[in-house]
Amino acid sequence: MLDTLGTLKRTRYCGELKPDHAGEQVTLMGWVHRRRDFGPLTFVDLRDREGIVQVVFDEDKNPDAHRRAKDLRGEFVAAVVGKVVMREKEKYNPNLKTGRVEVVAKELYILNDAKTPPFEIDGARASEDVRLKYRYLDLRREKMQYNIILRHRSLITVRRYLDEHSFCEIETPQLIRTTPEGARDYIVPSRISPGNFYALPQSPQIFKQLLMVAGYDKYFQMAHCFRDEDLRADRQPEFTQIDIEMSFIRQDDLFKTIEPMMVELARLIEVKVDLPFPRITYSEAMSRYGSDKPDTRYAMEIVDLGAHLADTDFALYRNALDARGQVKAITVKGGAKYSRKNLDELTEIAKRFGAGGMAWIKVSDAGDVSSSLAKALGEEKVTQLASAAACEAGDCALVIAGKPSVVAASLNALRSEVAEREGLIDPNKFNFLWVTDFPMFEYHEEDGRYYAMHHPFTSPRDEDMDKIETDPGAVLAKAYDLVLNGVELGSGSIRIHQRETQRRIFKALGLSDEEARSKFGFLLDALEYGTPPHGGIAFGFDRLVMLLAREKSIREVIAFPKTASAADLMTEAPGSVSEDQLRELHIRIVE
RNA sequence: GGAGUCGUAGUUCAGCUGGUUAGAACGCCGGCCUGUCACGUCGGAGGUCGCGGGUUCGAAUCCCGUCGGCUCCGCCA
Repeated sequence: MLDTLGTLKRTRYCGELKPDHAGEQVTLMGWVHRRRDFGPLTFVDLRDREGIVQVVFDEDKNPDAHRRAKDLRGEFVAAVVGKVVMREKEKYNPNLKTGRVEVVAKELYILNDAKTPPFEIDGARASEDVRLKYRYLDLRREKMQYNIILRHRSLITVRRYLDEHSFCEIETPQLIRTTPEGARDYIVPSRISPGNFYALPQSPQIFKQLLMVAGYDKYFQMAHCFRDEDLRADRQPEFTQIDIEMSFIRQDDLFKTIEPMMVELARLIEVKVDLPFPRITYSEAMSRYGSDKPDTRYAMEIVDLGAHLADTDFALYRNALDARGQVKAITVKGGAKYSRKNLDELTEIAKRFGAGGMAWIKVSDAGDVSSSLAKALGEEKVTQLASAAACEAGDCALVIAGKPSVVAASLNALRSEVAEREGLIDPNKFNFLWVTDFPMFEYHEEDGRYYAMHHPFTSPRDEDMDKIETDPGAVLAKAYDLVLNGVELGSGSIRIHQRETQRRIFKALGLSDEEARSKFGFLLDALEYGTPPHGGIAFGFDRLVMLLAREKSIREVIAFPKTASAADLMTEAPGSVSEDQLRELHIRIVE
């Protein structure tokens, strides 16, 4: 028989009880975490959002409650009325936040029973598909409760900070017009307008710019965004951005506004961050780290060996260099210990990023140089390269040759792999880094045209304006990313606010005036009605919380995430719809 | 779209180059136990070896296909 809530009222959370509460009569409500039955004496760990406390049922003191407690099973929902008492010192449980007290039960109400859960809450770890299918049980786990509540605290911190700095949160539509370029849109059929579709926003980009035109000056929004692209550990089809836009500002003003907000967020997990954040240009980041989002918690910077190989006749390197390619290396401190197997594994990683192979140069503790390049280059040259790569006694240099993009990607991958293996990553470091001066355009071989690297509303740098038509590949943009520990946290730019500049950029992207007008007419119109200079940024909120929670996947900080194939294992979305629904929407399924 | 990896009891896993009745731990059910806290102890139940096909006298094991989880490449203005 189950009890009703009746007039019972919770007075405390289980997890908040401590010696201060000794002597207090409390009413607790929660889930049965564990039961330990000693016949006349039964212990029940009762759990709620704040934690666990031990409840004692003693046959001698309260036989009715004790008898009732025999029926309790894991995850039953119970209300306990009882008295908080200090435990004797030798009975403290240091593993429990509430371990110095316990509750002696006077009354027990069983508010609901529960099936045996498919996995133990906070027991041995279940696999992710089981966790996702029973997400409501998974979310009961202490770790998940911490993550979800940390997410809430982060959200509140952002909102409060931005409010205190005169930002105004404004919601923008979720049903919008599809926009060309960028990610694949999720589309929504219109019932009222047969054959037409809305798109879900990839970001509120254009709306926030229009809000600047409208004079709102400092805007933000915790914006839900949708991108129909393949998933990753740090990518979900729907996610949350901290979307920000400001008028009458330069890049510097924006950086100064954002940095203290990040400091406050880091404070949530008691991590100190120094101001101002370091800055690096895109081109420097690419040459020193091979990445536009370098992890600066460890050094292991990339060294260019090209100058030392200028006169080489080793065909592999000769061809690479002649084809405007590169030969570059990183040096692993203490890497001379790497076995053939280790080096093979690293080679596999480099190959995954397009490298043809990987060469190595080892310097033994005694100073002897050995290398996979010894035959091809000769001992003297290899020694010279080792010294160029600062490869000293006990170290190993890893060398990659090829196109710049492949060399960068491979060495970047090797760099993070080695840092992981060698334990070079200090988990308490939170290294923020601004990456600036991104190229304006990216050339796509297959389409034979330029694309905007950031988006087509990004302003070129003033000094590059005259190259838009003559040398688009050399134009740098007022675009910037915020990187944290090798993760791209946010991306933004100063926007174009003059009609003529926007026209030139569209043209450089191969959009005729007519096409531009049909796709972005309202924006072009708006630019003619007094648009202030403005710029902004958007942060991946899920990634931010993931890093604060020290998780490896954003799924761990999203209450109901999707799998790698974009499915929800709990609700079984996506699912089919009825014929009637399809008919109303003027949609027919083919094949 | 591609690559890798995993799929065996409710859960986490073991099960070798094919060979009697597919195991362990935890969980679950029942008994005993007055200070446990991952309680202990005695007993018990529990399996479409993801699914489909093939090879074989014989398949959890080998082969092919397929579905699903995870990771990565492509993709993600």
